[in-house]
Amino acid sequence: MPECQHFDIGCPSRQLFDQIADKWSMMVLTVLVPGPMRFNAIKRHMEGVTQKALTQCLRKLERNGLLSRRVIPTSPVGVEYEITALGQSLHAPFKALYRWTLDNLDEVEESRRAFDLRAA
Amino acid sequence: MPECQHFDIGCPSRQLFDQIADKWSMMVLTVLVPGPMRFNAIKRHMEGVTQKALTQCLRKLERNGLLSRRVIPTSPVGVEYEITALGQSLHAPFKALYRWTLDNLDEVEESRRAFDLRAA
DNA sequence: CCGTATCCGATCCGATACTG
DNA sequence: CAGTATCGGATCGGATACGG
Repeated sequence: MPECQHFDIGCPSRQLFDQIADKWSMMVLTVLVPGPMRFNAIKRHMEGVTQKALTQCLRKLERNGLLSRRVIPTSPVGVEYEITALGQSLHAPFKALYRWTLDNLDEVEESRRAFDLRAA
Repeated sequence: MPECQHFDIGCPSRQLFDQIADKWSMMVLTVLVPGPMRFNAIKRHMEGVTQKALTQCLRKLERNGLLSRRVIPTSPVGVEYEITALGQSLHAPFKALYRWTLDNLDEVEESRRAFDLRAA
């Protein structure tokens, strides 16, 4: 990866990173890996997310092509979200990052305590 | 990774992901991989970042233990930032994500165009 | 050179209410 | 069930000014 040692404005990471690398998006994609799921089911898997936040997140992911949305014409209507191949391909990098947070949270928290102590 | 299929509030990723996975943090860490660097040098490598944003980002990274800060007692003072071992360990997952953005930006942009057309 | 302090508009975000 | 609409508070982010 020799490109972009200097991060100029046009760098792809500048246009994508913010969009894909947020907490809710990572959770949604992870939850959808085993199979399609309906709105409220997804919501139940993500403790603390509001309906608004989840809706916005799903829209963004759909727009970026990471998942697809399918309306089931029942009454009341159901909506099923399914991860796309593109979304699947993002899952591996996400898993690595998730793994990192699990492995290093303790050390990070230790650093934070030390830093806050110095500052006080 | 069988843990956390249901993302409860206490999940480590919830406490860390937002902190580490933002655009500026990724750029700073990447820039610092080859070696320590001074404030304005870092700034020059990240087109469009403001002094305030960079300062905040560096503080956060320092607090989380991903880099260290060293004051050089000259006049005027210099400050050198160096990536820590912990920061280095985060670089691999970041690189994977960065690679993904390079490989898939085109497809994402295509999806966005299609989505926006449908919406219009 | 490397910050901190302040102001201020833009934006996010949760809570709430309402609809097909 | 799965949204949309709206509102007010909190937060962000840039611009600017100033200090060690």
